[in-house]
Amino acid sequence: MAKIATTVYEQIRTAILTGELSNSERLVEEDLAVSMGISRTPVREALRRLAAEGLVDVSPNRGARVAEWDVHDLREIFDLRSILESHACELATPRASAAEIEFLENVCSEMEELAETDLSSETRLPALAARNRIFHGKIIEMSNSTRLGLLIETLIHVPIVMQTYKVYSPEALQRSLHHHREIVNAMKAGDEVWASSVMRAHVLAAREEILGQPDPE
Amino acid sequence: MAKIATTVYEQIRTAILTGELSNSERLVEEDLAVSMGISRTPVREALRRLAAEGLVDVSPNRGARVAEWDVHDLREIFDLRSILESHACELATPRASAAEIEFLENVCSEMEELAETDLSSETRLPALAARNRIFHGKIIEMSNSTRLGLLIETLIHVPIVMQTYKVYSPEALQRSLHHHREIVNAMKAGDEVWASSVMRAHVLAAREEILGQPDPE
DNA sequence: GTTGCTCTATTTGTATACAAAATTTAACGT
DNA sequence: ACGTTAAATTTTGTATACAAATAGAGCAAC
Repeated sequence: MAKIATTVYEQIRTAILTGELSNSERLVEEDLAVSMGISRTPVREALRRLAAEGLVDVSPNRGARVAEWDVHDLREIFDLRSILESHACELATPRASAAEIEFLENVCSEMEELAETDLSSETRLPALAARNRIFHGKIIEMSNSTRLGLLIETLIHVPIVMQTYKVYSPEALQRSLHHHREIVNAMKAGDEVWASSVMRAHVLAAREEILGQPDPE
Repeated sequence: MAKIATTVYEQIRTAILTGELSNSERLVEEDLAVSMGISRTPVREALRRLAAEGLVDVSPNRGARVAEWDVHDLREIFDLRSILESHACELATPRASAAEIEFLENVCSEMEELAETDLSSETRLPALAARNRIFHGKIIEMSNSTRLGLLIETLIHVPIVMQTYKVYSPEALQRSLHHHREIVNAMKAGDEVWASSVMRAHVLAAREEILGQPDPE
């Protein structure tokens, strides 16, 4: 229970990511403070941190609102993720140890088992999403680039919001799992071009699954 | 003169970037506050903002220090910049208007003129650096991707520190200017692959010029 | 000389108080 | 009824006060 500011930050953050706080809703510092039984000071700090991550917008003297994203924003985010996560694959491949490969293979197996069972269950989807985050996070960690990890982390918040609402079609889920397997195979083969290409395709496929066809503009 | 926190933020930021605050120097909130004749509150906000941008490190209950970067960090940063700025080129090329192309060509011309004159002059180098930032910033703006711009912005801080110390060799400067011209030509030809490739080479060349040969690790 | 401990002084984290700005509400005139 | 202006309320920004945590000095033991 060390830092209140961090607790508040996490609370507001999950409230935004779960949709508990609706889009462009105003975040009044004192309201949040009294509802949590604390003072405005840590609330302010939490809001500034969330602003730095792009989850809230703050205007001078006008306070903070929950940030809102349109389809264009989400396209941008998936575009950048496809590039950065693909780069992470490229960096990770020549550094991958046997143990790390095995770890990734285990995650793949777990996800495949989960997919085989009843998908409509309420517990399966979060379990899959969690494994998915572990898989991607592990590769980013293996890339050994602190800043790359930080950049991706800031980008990843928003799609998580969607993850709650959008349910993958069975075909898309199968394709996604095959991608994971293929990525690990490519890394095992030491082929960073292959690995990074599959990762790029993997993220772009997810984009189309979630956002639909590209707008012609 | 509205927000003190913003003023403080900019002051500390430039103090770090100009090397006025040496590496890993401790930043005591009250010391900064009294030296600027204000209270700790806006100083705290400024430090947190700088922490979010990676210019200072903060530990819980232990305060903030100026962040320090080693060669490995700088390699990471140039790597990521090469990828992201190259992507900016790719996005910008099909959107480029005739007026924007002309603007970039003018910046090229100005830089070429500056390079022809006496380089040892104290005023030439900052003028070149400023034009360089305008050139790169314009392309990022033309990419029309808000988040891409934000990501690059956070990455760009640290190399600016180096820019002050490291002087380009005449050959490297010439190569850099040729790259700029080639990028504009590629964009004018509507060839985004060409444009993005040159940009990638451009940033990687700058990395080698500043950091020297890659460490074999 | 070095290591470990205790106590003090410094420094951060949070709460509260007040001033400046913005938003809302009310009043007024047309 | 409508729009404009002015007061009242709310809300943010900054300053100050106090509690909790850390760092450092001094001293003891080896």
